[in-house]
Amino acid sequence: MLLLATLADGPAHGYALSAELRRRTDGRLTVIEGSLYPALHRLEAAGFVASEMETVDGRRRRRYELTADGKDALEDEIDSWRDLRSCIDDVLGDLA
Amino acid sequence: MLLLATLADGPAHGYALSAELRRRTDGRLTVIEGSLYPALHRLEAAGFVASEMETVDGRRRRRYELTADGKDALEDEIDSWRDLRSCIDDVLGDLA
DNA sequence: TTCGATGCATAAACTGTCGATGTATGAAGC
DNA sequence: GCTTCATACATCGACAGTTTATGCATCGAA
Repeated sequence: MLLLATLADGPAHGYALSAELRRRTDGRLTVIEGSLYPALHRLEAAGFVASEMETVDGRRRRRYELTADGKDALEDEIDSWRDLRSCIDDVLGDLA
Repeated sequence: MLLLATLADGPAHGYALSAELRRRTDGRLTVIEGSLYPALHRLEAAGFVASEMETVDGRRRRRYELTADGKDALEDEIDSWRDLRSCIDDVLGDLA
């Protein structure tokens, strides 16, 4: 969901997504490569993102773009997140 | 965290914890036995809960109680939850 | 007496993260 | 020229945790 949400602002490549996630969370959240790339591959296999290789300044990188299915999936995942968040806060009750 | 939080309201046994979690979330969250009992065992191994067997109406059940360490762990976990929740909401931004 | 609810437990399969490692390029500094 | 750091992708083994399924046992109700 976090990757899809970040891609919702426009296409990006893996390393940039990682940096953007770290930026948006003030460094509190880091998605390391061992999680990042497998996750992107899963998203692509599911048809939620599309990618193509490009070369910029001699460096090869894979540019990912959100698909229409990906937008739908993102909305579903955000709904799920809201539900989970409220479930957990409900359980915590006063403690929250 | 959810188990510890539920136990914060007083001792309970596994099945009752499961029912209480379902109740507090209006049935939106169900912790099935295959997750519940291993989790309780992990909490006990960590010293966050203490248990003893008891027999009520001929049925044996294991009564769990939050320990002092468990209370501390719960506070830590709630802090972590708040941080994670805000991280995710920060990433979602307008989408949230 | 059969069925559903209560109650605990564990094993196998599956999923996903983390840590480590490998490859390769460009830029900056010495 | 050489080293070092940042960029950039990729994959593997180890590890942790959930799910699915199963087993056992008791009680109350139909």
